[in-house]
Amino acid sequence: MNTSSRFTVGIHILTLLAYGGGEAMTSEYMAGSVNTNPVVIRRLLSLLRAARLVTSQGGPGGGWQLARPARGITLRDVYLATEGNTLFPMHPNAPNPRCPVGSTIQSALSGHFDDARHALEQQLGQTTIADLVQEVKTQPR
Amino acid sequence: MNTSSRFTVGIHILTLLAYGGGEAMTSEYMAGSVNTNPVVIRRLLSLLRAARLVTSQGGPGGGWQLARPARGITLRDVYLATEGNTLFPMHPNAPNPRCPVGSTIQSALSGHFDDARHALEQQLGQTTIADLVQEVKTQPR
DNA sequence: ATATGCGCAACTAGAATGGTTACTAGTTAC
DNA sequence: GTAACTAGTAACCATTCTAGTTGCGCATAT
Repeated sequence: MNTSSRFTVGIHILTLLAYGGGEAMTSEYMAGSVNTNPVVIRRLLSLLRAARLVTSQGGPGGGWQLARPARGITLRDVYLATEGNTLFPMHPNAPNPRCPVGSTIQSALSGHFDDARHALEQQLGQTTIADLVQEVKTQPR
Repeated sequence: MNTSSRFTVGIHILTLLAYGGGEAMTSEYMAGSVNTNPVVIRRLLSLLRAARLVTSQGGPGGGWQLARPARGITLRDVYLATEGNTLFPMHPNAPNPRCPVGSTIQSALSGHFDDARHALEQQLGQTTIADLVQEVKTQPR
């Protein structure tokens, strides 16, 4: 497996929060839906909070809420919050600077990589968490 | 480290082969440009060969060649050969089937993930190895 | 006060990646 | 035929990442 499941699970819990209708939801409850440990969920939620997608509140009755309406959160937002800019890692060691290709390939690639990343994010920006709530509600169990 | 550099290094060595003009090139030479071990390069080349992008030949004067003109090899081809379908891994454990969201989120996501993957590959398909050779040749050292 | 729920550090197991050595087998040149 | 060369591949190692788990501190609502 190449990348992490953070993106997928992040979408899952944001959809849960939106599906819940605005009530604060605990990490323990979400862990029950994702089928994992609450600490794993809290680690992921802290990334989403850093991206201003959710807020947290301690104490009884506390938990997590969306920071803005589900209609205003896209998969692009979730992707950037959970995966950042790790799509196309460069060489593990610097290429040979005395080789015509090695000395220039990375700068030649960076523009094309930016274009590809942009195309991906543009498409992810077309889908909102509200769309997913709708799909979940209309989908046959 | 999150993902692999196979895609980037794969583009590098295909560009090297195209830059070389058609002569057979050894994995040892390529390793010198990438600044790594020849076995690492051969492992990567075996993936590219499985995708019919290169051919190999043993013995003195042997080495590796492009299987078709650089103009006909796109970054999409290299991406699929080196990374396959690992862009959006699903949950590590199956979500809770008794939760309305958990039971449906994966099938709801698959269509959107396909769309995003397609947008990425479509953009990668716009650039050929021949384009990169041209950029490398015209770029200032 | 007490129970609740987040915050976070620490540790573990498993997998992937990249690097390295060593050996086999086939091909070319002489 | 022999020697040199190159790919093919298995085995092993160190590093890093992911996910899971335990434990404890802290804030808050009742």
